[in-house]
Amino acid sequence: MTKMNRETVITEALDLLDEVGLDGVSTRRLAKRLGVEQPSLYWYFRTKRDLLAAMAQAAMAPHAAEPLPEPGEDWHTWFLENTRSFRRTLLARRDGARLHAGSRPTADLDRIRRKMDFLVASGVPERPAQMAMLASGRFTVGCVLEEQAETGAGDTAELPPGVTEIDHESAFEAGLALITGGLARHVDAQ
Amino acid sequence: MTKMNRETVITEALDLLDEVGLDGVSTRRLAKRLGVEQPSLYWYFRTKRDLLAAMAQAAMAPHAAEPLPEPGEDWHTWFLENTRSFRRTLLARRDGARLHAGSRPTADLDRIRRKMDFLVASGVPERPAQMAMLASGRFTVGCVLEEQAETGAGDTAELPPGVTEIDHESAFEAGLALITGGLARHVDAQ
DNA sequence: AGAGTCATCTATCGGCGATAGGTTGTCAAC
DNA sequence: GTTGACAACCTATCGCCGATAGATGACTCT
Repeated sequence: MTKMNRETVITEALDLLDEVGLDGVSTRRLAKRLGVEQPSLYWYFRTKRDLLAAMAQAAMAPHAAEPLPEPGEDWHTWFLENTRSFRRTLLARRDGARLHAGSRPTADLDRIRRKMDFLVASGVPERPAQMAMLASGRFTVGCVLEEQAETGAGDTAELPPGVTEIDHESAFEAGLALITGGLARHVDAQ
Repeated sequence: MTKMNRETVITEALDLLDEVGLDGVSTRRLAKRLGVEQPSLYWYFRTKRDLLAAMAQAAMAPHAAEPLPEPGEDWHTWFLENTRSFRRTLLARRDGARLHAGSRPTADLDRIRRKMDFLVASGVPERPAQMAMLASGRFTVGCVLEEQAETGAGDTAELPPGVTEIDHESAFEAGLALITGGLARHVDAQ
């Protein structure tokens, strides 16, 4: 580790996150991993919050790198796939949802604008489209937050008889289907 | 503060939460507020996590005290009102959503069962009903998490032109309408 | 009076985020 | 080739945190 820069710190921090979880990520542990003393990190980040924000943004890279929708595409399948990509990206990192939810937006507004434009061009009214994008995002964060929540020790949570266990994947898919179904109402009504 | 018990600790802890936020709630501050030394709290709670879990459960009391749906009620309006009650309860406490999301379930399974039975009796198929309950809950947590997120210092987040600011209330209502709308599809199709 | 327990205390541990200020290496200007 | 500036670290330390160990006083039961 001869060289160190903002980027390598973030990369190593994300690897540390995967190993020890969000609560385990401390500036000291990260420094040790980088072969450096703890205060040195403050050369690159003003506060730990800033570091976490940078980590959150970097963790979102896979989703941000996804291609924007093409004009001819079916908005319905695109919307589903876009939300799934968001979920996959959150799931890719340990405590990914908490990391994401705990940091300020840093939203790429231009990308969002382009996605909105695509939906509108596909016949979805502007406001419902906007609301559905917001809703699916928040629903997804809620889902992954639950999915990644630590089950403290022996916690298999006895289910009552007659309530079948629901796996996270299908719960997400079902909820997403409800939202897109609700959105389709607006577009079917022209 | 002559007497102290688990209940008064929780009550005072929730008041402290409202004053200083979740990150500001420390066992020392809480102890000072109770006129007691910090380690004394460990007589009532094995860990701070346990304390937070008890706080989360207590904070949910208003929603848990809401009457169960009556057999004749309209499922649609009940579903909306139930989700709104959940949101209101999360919003009632500072960082209510983070507190809720950060603690293990403690769900009253009997109450959930009764709500499910009501929906099924109203003509909603079991599985969509189950999924909609889950989805609306997670969507709501996601919404309130965002709504209660601290806007660090000067953070008015410049909006791009043409994108009208969306207030939290109507974003929530619109998303909820999408979910219930999607659910209604299943019931209209008998 | 003595034993036992409840509820609280004092003292202390290791770990945390953050700050102040010193040290070293590199490189350009003179 | 010395000088000075700046970048990129360092050491030392602060005040706070959650948690544990073990002592202490009050109250009750026998």
